[in-house]
Amino acid sequence: MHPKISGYRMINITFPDNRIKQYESGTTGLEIARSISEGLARNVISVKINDEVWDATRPITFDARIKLLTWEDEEGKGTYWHSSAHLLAEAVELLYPGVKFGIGPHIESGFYYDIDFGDYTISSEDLPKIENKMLELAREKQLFSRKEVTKQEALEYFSQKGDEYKLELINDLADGQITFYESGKFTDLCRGPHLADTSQIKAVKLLNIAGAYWRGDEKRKQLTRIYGITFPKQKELTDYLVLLEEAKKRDHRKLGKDLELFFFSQKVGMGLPIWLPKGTLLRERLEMFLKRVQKKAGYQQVICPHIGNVELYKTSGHYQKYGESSFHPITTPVPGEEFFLKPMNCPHHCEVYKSKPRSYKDLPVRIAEFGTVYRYEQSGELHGLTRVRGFTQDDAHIFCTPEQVKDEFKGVMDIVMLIFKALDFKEFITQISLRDKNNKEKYIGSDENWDKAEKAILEVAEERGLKTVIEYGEAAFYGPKMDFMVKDALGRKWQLGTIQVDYNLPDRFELEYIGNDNQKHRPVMIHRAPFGSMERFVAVLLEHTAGKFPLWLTPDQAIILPISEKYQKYAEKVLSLLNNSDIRAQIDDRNEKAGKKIRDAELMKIPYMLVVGEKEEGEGTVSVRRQGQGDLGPQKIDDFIHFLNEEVKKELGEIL
RNA sequence: GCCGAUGUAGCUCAGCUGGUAGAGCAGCUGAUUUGUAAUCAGCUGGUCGGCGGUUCGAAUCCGUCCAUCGGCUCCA
Repeated sequence: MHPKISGYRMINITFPDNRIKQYESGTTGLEIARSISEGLARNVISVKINDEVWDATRPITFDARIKLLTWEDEEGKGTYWHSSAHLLAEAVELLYPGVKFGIGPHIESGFYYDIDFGDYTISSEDLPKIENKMLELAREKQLFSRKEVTKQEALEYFSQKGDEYKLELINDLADGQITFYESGKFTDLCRGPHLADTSQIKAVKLLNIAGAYWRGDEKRKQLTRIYGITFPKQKELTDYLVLLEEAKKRDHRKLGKDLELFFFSQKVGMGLPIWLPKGTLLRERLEMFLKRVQKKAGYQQVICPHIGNVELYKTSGHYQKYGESSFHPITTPVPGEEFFLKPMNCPHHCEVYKSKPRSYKDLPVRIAEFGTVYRYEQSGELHGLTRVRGFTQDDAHIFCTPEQVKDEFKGVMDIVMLIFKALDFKEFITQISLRDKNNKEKYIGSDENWDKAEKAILEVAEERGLKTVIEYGEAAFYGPKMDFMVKDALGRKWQLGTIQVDYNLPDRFELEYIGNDNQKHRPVMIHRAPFGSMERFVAVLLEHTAGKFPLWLTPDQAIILPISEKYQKYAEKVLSLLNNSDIRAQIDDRNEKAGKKIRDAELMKIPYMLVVGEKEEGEGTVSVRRQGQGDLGPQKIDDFIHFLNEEVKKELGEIL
């Protein structure tokens, strides 16, 4: 630290451990880091001043709390990757003069930049060239320098450059809060912060190239988005790429094929999954599990047809909103008669509710169905089992009094949590989706009802102490909702469970119950699907478990491996004993050596392999091998049955 | 739907700048009767995604359509 010179104002800097140190006004975060240690100064990326992230080189002129951010901090990584996006832009501008730039933010892993390449055509083959340029520029140790500019200056700069995207962004900003960042020959409109210089960027990988609409609006021009990631060490990049490869091995589309769970047929149609025998076994067990839970919770199962008359959807309001962009209606020999493949189960369930008069004493009425629905998703949207055109919702609709809404909502949340626990989903995001308050015409139903519904959800989340993310404008058109999202192997977020409060459909269907005042009242409806859909749930479950399902769920719990044909009879005896005890097993009776059978069973991820040969037949035992763990030694058949049933109980014991 | 890439046997993949298709696994047949992650041999199997075009000649070049993959947009 500089010696104190009279006339310099001192400022108090508070560190995360609440220690306070004095520095001269105008000291930078980097200098503060250096005052602690040279090593820290080398690693500091940016600094958090109070609640704002700053450049490490920006002078601090007031008392503040400080946190020095490094690669270990999420915000530090953010700064690092955002600076990398600038480096990408600079490289691109040098290689392709005259290109125009959209935005270039950091993301969870890495960064991207949206670029209008004009007349250049760019493909993934061009990426290595850009990577090399980036590395070359990084080594030049270019300083990132921050400059405050007036709106006028900003507009002039980008008018001259001819970048209409930046001009549009600047026009949305207020004068007095516009900053430019300059690195090398590249100047960008940017709030910052940035690295001190580019030399900290040591390893660069541009991952892929994609189209992205300017400002996310499909009516506007599509820019070219380049995704990339950078690291301070080459080793970290290598590790990251290995991790990506590993993640791909968990892809549910690959595992679904390998484990013979499901497949798609071009002849049947895109986005229409076909469940194979093993996948069906798995799915049926999931359904049985939820049916048991729901029976306990007072649900009643129903079964409805797969099509519904157009009048049903006119009543529900879905026809007006989705009629055109959906599967087209099914016509009949009767002129004017139209049916729709059902895109959701709620209208049918409203009719179930209406099938007889309801008393307040009957409520809540909980109507459940594993309902298969069909939606015409855009072709580019389809993705394995996670986004399909035909799928089965573990749907239910709860009809209750307004007073019961909160309790019912809580009851549903308990079921979701139970499922997540049974299947070991520890990391999930709970999102509350509310209305976009500035764009209310997107939604149907009264303001008053919306406010009531939104309030109920927020209160329940609060009472349950659930950590939530609130998203405005993400609500369904008929009501607010709470969704549970889980990430797949590659970090993409998928919505699984959903709970939606709906004050609108009961109105449209004129649903009623007789209250204790002998008057007619309108029930409230709660839509809910704890799995979301069987397809998506199984997809995410596959990626979480890498195909090693819990014992209670897995299609085959055991496989019997006779050493040779001589022991076929004995194998069959073992199988029938297992089957009698409700253990799902099969025999590998191929003319193969034991090693081969074991290898194949390991690859099919069957939890228990039971080797039987001369010794086992003589002693009435099986030699047990656990998938992924190896030989556990011989056990009496009855002991193994008992052991396996106990294992299943351990998994489900507390839950059921 | 949009941008970009890909499409060879059931699966995983090879096939240089155009000369008429190949491996491993799987399957079938036979031999072997096997002890904790691949027994050996033989055989079958492909209008090289579909359709057009250029060419003496196309898996290879061009166009178009379809499907898949990575994103964008969308997701009742």
